[in-house]
This record gives sequence, C-alpha cells and structure tokens, in this order.
Amino acid sequence: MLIQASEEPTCPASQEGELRSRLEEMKAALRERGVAVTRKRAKLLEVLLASDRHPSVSEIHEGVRSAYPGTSLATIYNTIEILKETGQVLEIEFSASANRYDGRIPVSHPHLVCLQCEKVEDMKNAATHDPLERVSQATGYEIVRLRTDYYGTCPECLEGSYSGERGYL
Amino acid sequence: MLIQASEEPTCPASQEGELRSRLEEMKAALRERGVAVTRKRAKLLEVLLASDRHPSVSEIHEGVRSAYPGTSLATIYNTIEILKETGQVLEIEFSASANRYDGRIPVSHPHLVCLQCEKVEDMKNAATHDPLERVSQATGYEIVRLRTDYYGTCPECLEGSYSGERGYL
DNA sequence: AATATATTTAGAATCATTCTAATTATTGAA
DNA sequence: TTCAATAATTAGAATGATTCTAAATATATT
Repeated sequence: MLIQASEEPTCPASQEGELRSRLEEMKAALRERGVAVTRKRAKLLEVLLASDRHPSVSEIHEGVRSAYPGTSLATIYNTIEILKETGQVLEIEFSASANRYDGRIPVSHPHLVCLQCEKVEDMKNAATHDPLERVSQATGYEIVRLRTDYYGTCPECLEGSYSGERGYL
Repeated sequence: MLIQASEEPTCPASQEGELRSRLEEMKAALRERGVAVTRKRAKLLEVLLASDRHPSVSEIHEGVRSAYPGTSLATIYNTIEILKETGQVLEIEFSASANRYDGRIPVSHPHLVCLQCEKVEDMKNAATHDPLERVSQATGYEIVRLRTDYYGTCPECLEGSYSGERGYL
C-alpha cells in the first residue's frame, strides 16, 4: 500500500523527540522575531503540537484556557498570525467552517479531509507533485506554496460509527 | 514547456463551441433537477462561462445586474448552490476573501492563484495527481474531490504592472 | 381567472476573523 | 525598588461573506 493516512504513534519515542524539537524551533522563531514566549504562548504551542488533529482556533483556545482560563480569543489569533508570518504553522483554509492549523509539519503537504466529521489527516506517500520551482519556471509565477487536499468520507463515518463528538482535548 | 497557465483563446472557434455546450449542459442539469431556467438564471450561467477569471459571487452578481438591475444577491447564492449540488460548478474556497467559481471545468483541477491581484488561473499540464480511486482504495476514504492549487505572485504582479483594477466585465 | 407552486427579494442573522482602544504585565534605566 | 517605556492581553465592536427568513412576485396548472 503506497498511500495511507498517517497512523498515530508511528514510533512513540522518536516522535516525542520530534515534537520537542518542533516546540523549540517554534519558540526560537518567536524569539528571533522579537516577541516574548509568554506562558500563554508556550501553552498554545504545546496545544498546537499535542495532536495531529489540525486544530481550529477555537479548539486551541479551549486547550490554552484549560491552563489559563482567562485567555482571550484575540491572543490565539494574534499568536497564530505571528506563527504564520514566521512560517511556523500551516494554515488550511475553509470558507464554510473554521480554518485548521498544522504546527507539526508547517510546510505544504497533502491532507485527507472528511466532509462528515471534519477530520483532517496528513496523507502519507502521496504522488509527488510538481516541485514549486518547476511550476515557477514554467508559469512565470513566483510560487510560494501548494495546497493538495483530498475530500471525502473517512472509514469511520462510512461505517456509521461517527457519534458526533470531536474528541479533541 | 510542460506546465503553463492556460492562455486565453486557445482556439476561438472550438472554444466557443465548448462553451455553448457547457451552457446547454448546465441548463439541462437545472431542468433535470426540476428547477426552471429563468432569465436571471440563464444570465448567471452566461456570466459564469463568459470569462476564465473564476468569478466570485459578487462579480457574478454585477454581471447579472448589468442585464437585470434588480437582481438580489440571494438569487446568485441560491442558484450557485443548485449548481454545486448538481456538480455543474466547482467552488474554490477561500477564508480570507470570497469564494471563486469555475463553471467551465466543474471537476477538480489545479489552479494558479496570485496572492497579490487574486487572479485564479487554470493550470495546464500539471503533474498527474493520485487518481481519486487509488486514494480511496489506499486510505479507506470515499474520496469525492481533490484540491490542488499553487499560490504565489503572477508575472504581471512581479513586474509591478498590477494597477489595482480587476478587469472583470 | 383562480389557485398552487416556484422564484425572487430585502434585510436580518450568523459566524469566523480582524480591529480598536483600554488595561495589564514586563523590562530596563535610574 | 521605582518609574517610565514597551509589549502583551483583553473585551467587545466592526467586518464581510454567506445563510436564513418571511414576504412579495412571477409562473404554471386547472
């Protein structure tokens, strides 16, 4: 099988390490940007990396509020904006529902999107796309990112086992 | 050159024919759906097919109003919704600006999106993506559509010749 | 013409996101 | 430490695309 949804703990130990280093990368990027890594921002980064669910702003907000109840939505939006500007988070835009964020892999990569339960998964082993440079050369565009997402119904929803809860945090 | 932005009149005569048949297809789809092809709806279809600019709802609205000044936005949204449901238009979603619509090629295909002037072009000769059936088989998803879009700055904007007008209609 | 059905309408409601102006926290200098 | 400057955070208002609603208009049917 060449293509597959990524399975949760591919390798628990090494993944933990990867996440830790991503966390440090993100903190470093914030500092380099000249902004402080406050406790709320640190918690936000943790929440962002805590799951592969590609959380929305309000899911992140809930996560941060579990530690700092008074946190405002504006803080989440502000920080996400800085992360976007520093290339530390990938924004997956939707018009009909809230945008989703990927802090684990902040560069363009393909996703599987379930239209029923709104799950967003990374897709492994997808066909290789046109390299951005090749598209740039061929079209005269200066291409900076790519979006490749497959939409449908996930196996769980197909077998009717989606009960409505989101299960995030 | 393998990849390129599609150039306007590839072949004027045959394209005209294609557009005419698309128009008839769309009208037929509406009738089959049991809804009337009113004059406003017919004009909407014309406007949708008139350019390869992937118009937004408000651009379509303006186009329809040029013939029927009293037309309400709701009519545009209603009709677009029916077209979506009948697979006669492809919706390209954005969260930060209005969605764009492709009535010429209503099935998944790649686009070039200029982040400066917000032009959306069809991209020809892109690398072949994973066929939806293959992704379905491999992931257990029932995949119904795909989104592949490249984002960047178009040649015109790169050379600073973007003067701010949109040029639609 | 009379009635039923479909279409269209203006404007209100919604919802994610952004903005604003004020408050609070942090930092650095004296 | 104390004060001033700067940064971070806040609540709530504003925005803008889209959807909804209930009424009005048009169309089709008998």
